[in-house]
Amino acid sequence: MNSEYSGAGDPAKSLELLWGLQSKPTRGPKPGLTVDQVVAAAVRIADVEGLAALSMRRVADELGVGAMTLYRYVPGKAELLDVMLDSVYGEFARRPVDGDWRAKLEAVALQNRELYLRHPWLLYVASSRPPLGPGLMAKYEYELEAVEGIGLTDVEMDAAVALVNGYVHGAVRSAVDAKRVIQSSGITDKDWWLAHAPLLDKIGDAQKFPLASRVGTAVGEEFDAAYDSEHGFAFGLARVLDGIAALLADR
Amino acid sequence: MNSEYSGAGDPAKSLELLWGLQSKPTRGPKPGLTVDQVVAAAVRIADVEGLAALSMRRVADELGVGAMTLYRYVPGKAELLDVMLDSVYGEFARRPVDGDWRAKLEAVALQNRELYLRHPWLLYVASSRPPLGPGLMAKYEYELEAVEGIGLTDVEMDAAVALVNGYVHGAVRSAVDAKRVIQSSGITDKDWWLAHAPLLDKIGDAQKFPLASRVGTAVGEEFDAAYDSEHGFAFGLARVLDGIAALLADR
DNA sequence: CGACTACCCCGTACAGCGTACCCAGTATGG
DNA sequence: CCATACTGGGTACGCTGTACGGGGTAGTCG
Repeated sequence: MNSEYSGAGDPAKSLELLWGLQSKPTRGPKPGLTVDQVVAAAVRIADVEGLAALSMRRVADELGVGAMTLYRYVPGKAELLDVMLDSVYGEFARRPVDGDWRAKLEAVALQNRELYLRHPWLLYVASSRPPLGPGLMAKYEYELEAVEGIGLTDVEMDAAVALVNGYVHGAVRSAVDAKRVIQSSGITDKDWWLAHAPLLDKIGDAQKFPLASRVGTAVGEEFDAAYDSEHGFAFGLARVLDGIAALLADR
Repeated sequence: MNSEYSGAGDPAKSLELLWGLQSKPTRGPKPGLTVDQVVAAAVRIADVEGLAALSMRRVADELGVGAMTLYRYVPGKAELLDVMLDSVYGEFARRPVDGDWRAKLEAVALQNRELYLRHPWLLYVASSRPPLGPGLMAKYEYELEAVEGIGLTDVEMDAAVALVNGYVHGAVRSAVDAKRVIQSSGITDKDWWLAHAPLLDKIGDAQKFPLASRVGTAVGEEFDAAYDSEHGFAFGLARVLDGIAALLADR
């Protein structure tokens, strides 16, 4: 339930790691590990046990080495996170899409969603000025292709992609958070709402906040039904894409 | 640069705190503090020194008491965060707006932005299933008023408000992160880009990722210019509102 | 009025974190 | 052959949230 920084490390060091620019040593014992092994172990832990469980000691245990050994491969935890980020960005599908910009942006959104669902910890790390590694660059390139040549300026292209990505981030995060709270507490949204309804009633909730009560109840019931969250996701995405379409129509 | 959980505490205890339902003791010495004082001190620290500096010991120091004393007023840090959240939600302006739904939603967006800028740590705490305190309820009620009676279902009303709030959250977070990175590192976006350009060139960046290079450069230059970020914020918000307008036009 | 007891404050302690520092062991270049 | 550059990792420091328990205080009851 915790979150972390990114870009907190020394960016130059992160870049060196990302592009594999470490000068290879010739003297001394051969390293028993590689940066990739360290990053892969860290990603595995974050995937399975969550960001909160990701500690240097935990990663070291996973690899069967002492905690301090990791610092031979990575300058610190911040840089490790940077490299983890770029590593999973590299998994981004980049499926080719036949169709107009809208179909392509939809594909971008869905593939971002897949990525977040496969690595939920990404939701709690993403930050501005991310590490410009090969994974992120390839992803960004693919995303920009969706809106290239449709009449947007360069800055607008970036803004459009950021808008879609921002929406996906927020939507998936809400969904993942909700599921996580249910799993960790064993209390569904409906139970939770029902449990606190009397308390909120006593306070005079429905009188003071009629809209909030009405809409809140409706949303609670909807979500608790066998309603697939696919629908809610698509609704928001359609609004975002409609907004971009409106901009294009004005030109 | 760090982030935290919310809703991690016992929700029932948080609710009691939020609505001031603690049974008042009659016996024993009078408490030297109040929950409000504790929360206010915590908010002050988070505002000035950031979330990372917010520790129980730090709050206790601020109030001139021992660290464990806080646990007389608040069950733990998680619940303290819940109450801090609701406390600042209570500051939400709720300015009355004459005009259509669009003007009202714009006001919602701007006031949310103000709130985030006044309490940037909010950006790193917000989560699903937030504490249903008086502050949040009033804010939610105000936000829903913007889209009441314009032909949306209850669930769509919630989705529309969430869409706008999600956009603001993402946009402000990006801006705040960017500013923070510049302040903490003393490196502007342009400097950073320029410093790494040779490295990226050497890798064959521009050849492999032509769009990313072109657009990235354009965005970097734009942001570094005396370009006010107001413009970028308004652009994205306009797209979101256009998206909602398109939905209404279909009805 | 004394005794009881609920309540306040908080010192100590523990497990966990990131990581600075340092030393032992090893393989290679000169 | 040996100086040197490197790897592995033990120990330790300062930080975190908070469980536990003890000492002092004030209101209530026999």
